[in-house]
Amino acid sequence: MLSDLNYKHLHYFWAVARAGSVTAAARQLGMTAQTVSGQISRLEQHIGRALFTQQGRGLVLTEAGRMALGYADRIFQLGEELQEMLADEQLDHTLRLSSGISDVLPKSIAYRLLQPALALPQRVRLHCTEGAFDQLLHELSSHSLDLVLADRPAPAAAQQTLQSYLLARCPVMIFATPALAERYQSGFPHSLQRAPLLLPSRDNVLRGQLEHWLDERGIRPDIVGEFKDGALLHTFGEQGAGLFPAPAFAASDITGSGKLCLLGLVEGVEEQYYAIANRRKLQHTAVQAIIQHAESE
Amino acid sequence: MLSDLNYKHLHYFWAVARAGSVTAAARQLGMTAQTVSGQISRLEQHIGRALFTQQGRGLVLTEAGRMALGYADRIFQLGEELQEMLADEQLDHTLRLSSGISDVLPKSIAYRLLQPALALPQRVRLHCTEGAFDQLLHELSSHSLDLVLADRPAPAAAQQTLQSYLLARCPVMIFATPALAERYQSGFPHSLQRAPLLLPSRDNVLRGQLEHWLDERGIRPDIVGEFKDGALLHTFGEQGAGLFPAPAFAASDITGSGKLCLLGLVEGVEEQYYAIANRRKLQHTAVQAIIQHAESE
DNA sequence: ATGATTATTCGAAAAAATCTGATAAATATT
DNA sequence: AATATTTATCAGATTTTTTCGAATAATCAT
Repeated sequence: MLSDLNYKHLHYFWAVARAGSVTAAARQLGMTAQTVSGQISRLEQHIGRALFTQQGRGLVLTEAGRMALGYADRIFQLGEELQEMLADEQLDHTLRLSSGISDVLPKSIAYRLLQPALALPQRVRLHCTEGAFDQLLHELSSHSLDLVLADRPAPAAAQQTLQSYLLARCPVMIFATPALAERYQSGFPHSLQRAPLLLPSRDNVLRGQLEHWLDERGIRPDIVGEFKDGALLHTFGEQGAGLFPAPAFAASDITGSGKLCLLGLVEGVEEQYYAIANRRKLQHTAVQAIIQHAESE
Repeated sequence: MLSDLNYKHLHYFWAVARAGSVTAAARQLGMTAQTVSGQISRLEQHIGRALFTQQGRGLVLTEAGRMALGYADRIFQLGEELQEMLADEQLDHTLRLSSGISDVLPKSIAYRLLQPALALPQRVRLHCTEGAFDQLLHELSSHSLDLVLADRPAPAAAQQTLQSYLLARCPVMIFATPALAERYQSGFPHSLQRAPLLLPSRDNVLRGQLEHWLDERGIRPDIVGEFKDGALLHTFGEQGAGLFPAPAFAASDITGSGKLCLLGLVEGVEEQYYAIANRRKLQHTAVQAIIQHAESE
């Protein structure tokens, strides 16, 4: 890494660029012009290029200075926001956890996975966003999210900054209404030949695994629907549109009402649930709780 | 404004939060743990709230600390980008001007307005983006643009940070193909009653002015087309789709080829061209040139 | 219990920032 | 044209901040 930038110097540079002159900036800062001028010289010396050039008895930004000004603007705007945020009372009372939930994730699972955070002794306020995997990862990187729940780990390219934790894995089973179940029950899984089947959409990792499982056994079902949203898939299944896969977790919920029956296990296929967070040593307390709870199981 | 944040302290805080402990951070920074610990205490004292709490023999972030960490991440990431940018050779050679051009602005006018920047003694590299007015203003605020050209000034709400300069004003005239001109020439402007007319779309300020001009005179033309893009409007006009308004600037270009004739002046209506930039004393050299050139006319 | 690890406190030393006084260049004023 | 004012900068003394060394208290592993 480069030797560190002196933000105090940068702040003076910023003030001068905004005020239009060393004198004016010094007046605003409550300092002498000599000091400000000197400190900026130090900055220029440190970075090895001029930020201002003298023109007449005033200063003009160099190209480097102009670019630097853009960065300085953003940096000190963030600094001011930070101070405002810190000045806000009623901050330390509740712990905030901003989590993003991948839209391919079953909602009931999301609740289970987040549960350990809510069980903490402190008051926790949960902020949930739903969205596409890539978009959520982006928000994670820009630090507007603390945690992302998804059905896959972060891509290898992001391993430098993001860390993925396998929270849970769950066998997958096929369910159906009693009418359909009766017809396709015997001889499972080969009975699925030409059976009406509902599948998750292609951006769901489970989709690939299921197709592979079917291929391996030479089963060619009649795919009557693809669903991005697991809840929607479930609803269609409940109406008898077709057989459908669901994580074993949900088995009791699904068969409990009596409207749906279990056909069988999709052997060798399991759904996986990951938590993805920024890679750092000191994790968010709530994130820690979620990961540790998963490890202990 | 609040008393200033010490970015050196914040940097230590950031290092500790990332490294996971004072000791580890100190080692990475090449300093003693005492120093780092002490400087962070100063920061906490300054902002008046704890960022870490001791847990066991380690540290845990408080809620305030967690929020601060998010800001620190962004701040120091920008700082590193700034340093990388400054380390880049071949920077001072050419002056970059990133300008956004509102999509309702005639392209030929945009060139005229930017011309003074290209006439500078320095080498200038122009980066042009086209887009909706609001979007461009947003990019201006986030400092990814130096300048926006539009047909209106920045809204009053943004007057604090943005400054608008009237670059030019230009009377508006009505043009048409010879065939149409012959028919609607005499008795202008009242001859426009039920005449086929091409107009700019509603997000163009000129549109409102033209309608007002027509209303005032009780003229109800037959509006055969609305165009967001001025060039497209011009092309349709050239093909004889209808009479069309254009800035007087372009009069000689338009009538020069002989394919189009001037019908008359739209009295009291003029198109205005504004440059909008971030409000600061030390402007971009190229922006200065553009504004000064306009003032001198 | 003992030894190792971690954060913190205190005072001295080192480094950095700031001020006072003075100089040079450019512009404005007379 | 001569003079005064404004602007940036230089040099040295002074103040403030940062840093380190030594010592202490708390926690964890063995």
